[in-house]
Amino acid sequence: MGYDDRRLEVAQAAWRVIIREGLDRTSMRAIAQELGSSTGVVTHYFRDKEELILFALEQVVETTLKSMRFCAETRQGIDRLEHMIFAALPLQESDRADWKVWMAFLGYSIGREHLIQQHQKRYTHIRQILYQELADLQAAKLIRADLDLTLEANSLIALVDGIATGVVICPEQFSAEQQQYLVHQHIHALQTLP
Amino acid sequence: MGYDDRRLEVAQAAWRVIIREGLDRTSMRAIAQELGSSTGVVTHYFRDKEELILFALEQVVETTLKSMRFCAETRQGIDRLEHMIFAALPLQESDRADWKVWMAFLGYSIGREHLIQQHQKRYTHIRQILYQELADLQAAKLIRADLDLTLEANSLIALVDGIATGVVICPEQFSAEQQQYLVHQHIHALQTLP
DNA sequence: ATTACATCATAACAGTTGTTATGCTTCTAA
DNA sequence: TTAGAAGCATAACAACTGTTATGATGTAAT
Repeated sequence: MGYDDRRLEVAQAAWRVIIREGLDRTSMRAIAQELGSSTGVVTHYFRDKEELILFALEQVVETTLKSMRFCAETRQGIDRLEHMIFAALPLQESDRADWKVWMAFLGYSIGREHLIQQHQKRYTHIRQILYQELADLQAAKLIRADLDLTLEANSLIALVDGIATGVVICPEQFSAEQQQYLVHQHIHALQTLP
Repeated sequence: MGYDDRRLEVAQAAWRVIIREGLDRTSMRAIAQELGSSTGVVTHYFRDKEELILFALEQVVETTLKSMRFCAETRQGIDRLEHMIFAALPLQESDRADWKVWMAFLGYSIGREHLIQQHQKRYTHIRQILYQELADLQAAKLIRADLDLTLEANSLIALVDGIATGVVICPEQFSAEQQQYLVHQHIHALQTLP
C-alpha cells in the first residue's frame, strides 16, 4: 500500500469522525483512534490539522464532481443537465454522509474568512460548470433565450443546497422521488415560454 | 434594567462573537470579553454554555418569524406569501449576520443528534406555517389544485435555505433583486396550469 | 553490513476549554 | 439596622486541545 493510499485512509478516518462526532470534536487523537493507530500516523501524513481537514473535504467535493461528470457523459440536452443535478443530490441514504461533511464545513467556515474564500472558489467552479451546460442548452434553443444564465446557475446551486440541507435535517421529508420532482419542475420551467 | 434585559445582552454578545469568531471559538471567556465583563456574568444568567448558545439561536429564529408575521399582516393572496418569503431572506447586508448564526448552528449540529432534533422541530414549525398559507391560497383557487402542499412547503424552505447559503458564501452573486426574482419565479409557477 | 529513510508510537509541551467555588459589593425587604 | 439575595469578579480545577520532539521499528539502497 502506497503513501497516497495510506494518506487517504487517514482522511477517511477523519471523514467518519466528522460525521459521527462533529467537526469541532474531530481531534487528532479521535482520528487516530478511529484509524486504530496513534497520532503519530496523523501528523506524519499531514502537516497540521487544517491540512487534514481540508483534504477530507476535497475528497467529498471531488467524488461529487466526478459523479456529475459521469452522469453527463452518456446524455445530451435537458436530460443531461437534469441527471448532473441528480448526481449531486443525496438520493440514497448513503449519500447523506458527504452532505453532512459539507454542511459541517459550511458552519465551521463562519467566522473564518480564509475558509469562506475557499468555499467561494468551489461555488465559482460549479457555477462555471453549470453555466456552460446552460449556455449549450441555450445555443441549441432548448431553453429560453432571455435567461440570465449566471443567475440560473446560481439558482440551481441554491436548489441543490436547499434540498440537501432539508434532507440532512429532515430526511423523512425528502424522498428520492420528491427530490427529483423538485429538480424536474425547476429545470423544465427553463424551457417554457415567458 | 431588568433580569431578562441583561440576559438578552449576554446572548447578543454571544451572537456577535459567533459571527466574528465562529461558533466553536465562542468560549465563555470570549463572550464575557465581548460584553466587557467577566465570565461570572455569563454563568450567572445561563446554567451552561449550551443553554446560552441555544438561547442566542432562538432569538434569531424568533426575530425572523416575527418579521414574517409582520409582512403577512397587511397583505393577502400570492403577494402575502411572497412577502413572507422576502422577510426571511438576507436582502440587506445587515440580514446576513442572522443567517451566519443559523448556518454556524447547522454545521455545529452535525454529529449532535439532539441538536438535529431541535432543528427538525424548527423546520416542522415553519413548514406548518407555509402549509397553511398554501392551503389558504389553494382554497381561494389562487394556486393549482393538484399541488402536494407539504412538498411545496418543503420546496419553499429549501429555496430560502439555498439562497441564504449562497448569499453567506458569495454575497456578490445574489443581489436583493436577484433573490426576489428567484422567489417570484418559484411562487408564480404555482399558479399556472400544469 | 551499514547507512538512510519511511513509518509509527509515545510522551511532553503550553495553551484553552467549561465548570465550579468563593468572596465582594450593592441593593432590598423585614 | 440587619439578613439575605442579586449581580458580578476572581481564581482554581481537571480535561482536552494541536503541535513538537524523540525514539523505536522495519525496509530498501549502497
